[in-house]
Amino acid sequence: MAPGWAIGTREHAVAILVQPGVVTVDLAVPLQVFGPWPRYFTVEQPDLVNPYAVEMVAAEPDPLVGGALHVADVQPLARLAEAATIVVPGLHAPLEPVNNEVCSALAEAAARGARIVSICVGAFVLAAAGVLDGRRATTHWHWADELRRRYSRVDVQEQHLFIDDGQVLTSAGLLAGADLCLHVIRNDLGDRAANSVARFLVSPPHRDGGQALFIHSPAGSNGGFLEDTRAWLRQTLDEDHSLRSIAQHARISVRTLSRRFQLETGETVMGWLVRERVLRARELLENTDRPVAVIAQQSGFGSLESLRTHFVQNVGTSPLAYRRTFRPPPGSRALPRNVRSGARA
DNA sequence: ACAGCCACCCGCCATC
DNA sequence: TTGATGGCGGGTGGCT
Repeated sequence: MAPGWAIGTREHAVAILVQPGVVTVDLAVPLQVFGPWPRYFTVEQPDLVNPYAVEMVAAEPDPLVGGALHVADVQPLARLAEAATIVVPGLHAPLEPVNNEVCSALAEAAARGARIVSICVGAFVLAAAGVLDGRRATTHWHWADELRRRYSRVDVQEQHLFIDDGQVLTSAGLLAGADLCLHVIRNDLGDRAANSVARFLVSPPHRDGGQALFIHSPAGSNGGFLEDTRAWLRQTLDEDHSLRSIAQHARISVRTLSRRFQLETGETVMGWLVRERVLRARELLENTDRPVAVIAQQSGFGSLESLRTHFVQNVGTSPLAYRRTFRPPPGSRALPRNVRSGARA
């Protein structure tokens, strides 16, 4: 069965939860990304219709955002029950007790299968509602230890920019929320749509390295000691790579490679490589008509089976199903088929 | 679907 | 003394 948040209808209801003391950028980012798209937003796919219908939802009628902003036109909390996706921005005082009504509404939404997305310290709200119990989650690095201390049932992994745990997605500090929102669009609407939106946000479609970069590196540092090695790997994704050959390229031992790679990216070497290969396969599936077997080879997977396995793990669907969704036949409009027809993905 | 093999990951420890 | 490096080996998971 398709998950409850699958893009299945023209209108995919997104509710953004506004609470007193909400962090303005955490609120602004999802409003900009999911809200009405200016015509130039999707210049590469002019026929792509924004399937998201966004509204702000609050427990209080007129929640104050901060000293300078005041949010109007908010809907009552009960609207969360209608939302396919709920976005929870962070609050300036994340350790304050969370409104009980908000907790109950979020718990109910999670139970009925709504997709729930938190930005920055919005993870504290999800944790208070029990939504993160038994799940992997991230939050702003400054608050990660506190989240871990308060909610022992949450597997806090602050080295990541965002974590997609299926139904529940969490992002690291502030602007990492943009990375997560773009990731959601990529999953819902495909690579081209996400890249198109990213280009007009003047944001990289995919930032390399996790929050680890910002925790461990001094401000202004580059992408790390192994940046050249990662660039080389990206250029040679279709070739065979082993830890030994990569370590030789970086002129360090295998052990040091593993350690430094983890430190710089928050990922294991081969985990990173597989993710990059899946990204390449997605691009090729969307933008070419090459057979999947050829794409498997060109993205560096040893076999069709290997591509399939990793593709399903990373994207949640098979390569062929992905192509059917995001590469409509020539002559048809560029809107993903499942969005047009109302069929569940 | 299953089994054997092997590469990878990571904790531990010695060395520089 | 501290931090970075690299070797070793057990456990695990992916590939064939």
